[in-house]
Amino acid sequence: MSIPVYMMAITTPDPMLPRRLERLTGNEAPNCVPLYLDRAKAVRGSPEFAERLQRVRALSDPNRLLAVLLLERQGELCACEVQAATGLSHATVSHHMKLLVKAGIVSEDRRGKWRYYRLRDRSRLP
Amino acid sequence: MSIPVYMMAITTPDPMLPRRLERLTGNEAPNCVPLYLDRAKAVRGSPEFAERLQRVRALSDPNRLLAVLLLERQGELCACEVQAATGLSHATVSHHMKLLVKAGIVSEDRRGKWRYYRLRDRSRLP
DNA sequence: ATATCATGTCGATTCCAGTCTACATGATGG
DNA sequence: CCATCATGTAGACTGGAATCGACATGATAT
Repeated sequence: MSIPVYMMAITTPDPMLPRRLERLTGNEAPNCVPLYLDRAKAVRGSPEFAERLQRVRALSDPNRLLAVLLLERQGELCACEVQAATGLSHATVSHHMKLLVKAGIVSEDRRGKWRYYRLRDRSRLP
Repeated sequence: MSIPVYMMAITTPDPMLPRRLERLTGNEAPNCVPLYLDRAKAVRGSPEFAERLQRVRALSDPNRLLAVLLLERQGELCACEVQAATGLSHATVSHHMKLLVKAGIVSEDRRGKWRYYRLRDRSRLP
């Protein structure tokens, strides 16, 4: 039940995987794993991947999603209004809004002592 | 610098927030915080909120997003192919695919020993 | 100028999600 | 029916994210 050396050229955490892929696809074991890895690398390395990941990650927190949906309904909110809606501390609200701005989901407008936030593109919300 | 009792009816972590909102909106302090909390509650409590949150959370992991984007390109992948692409253990792949299925992003098809996955609605990807 | 106000930043804490190993399950083939 | 295979499940570990209190910053008004 040992693995032939030629199959171990590409290191994977699961030494049985090349055999499974070989049985599934019919390709020779040493070839199939790199094939999938290369395709994955192309996707992972693309700038769109990083961008999309940053967007969905910014929306993946309940309080940030709430803020975004409220902005969708109300158009504009200042930081303290987001704080009132979420019930969080102002420090945490500041943290969340910074992430949303960085991800390009929300724009920031400083007027006087207040900071107002708006959705950048409400059509792109998932 | 003490807070009037009538302002403390609704508990917020930040005792200064009602005053800030009063100055911002002109409404009386005791009224404005509940206003925002009620709007937030309506959004938070809606079934769409839970659904959207589940979707974005399912997509917010780099390996799951990779799997989804590969499915978008290739149409169909079996579990071990996802494992080859991500470089994860098969246990972790199983965990990720279960989340994607639960969130309604991916469909599962059992054929023989293998489980094949497809995108449910590729137009809804953010 | 100085006090007050709204918000940003830092450090520490807590908690959850991703990950693996080891074992279990369900299907297939001899 | 038993061995093998692909995958699911349980438990433990760990890194990172969310959160808050405390202090810092920039704007406003007195």
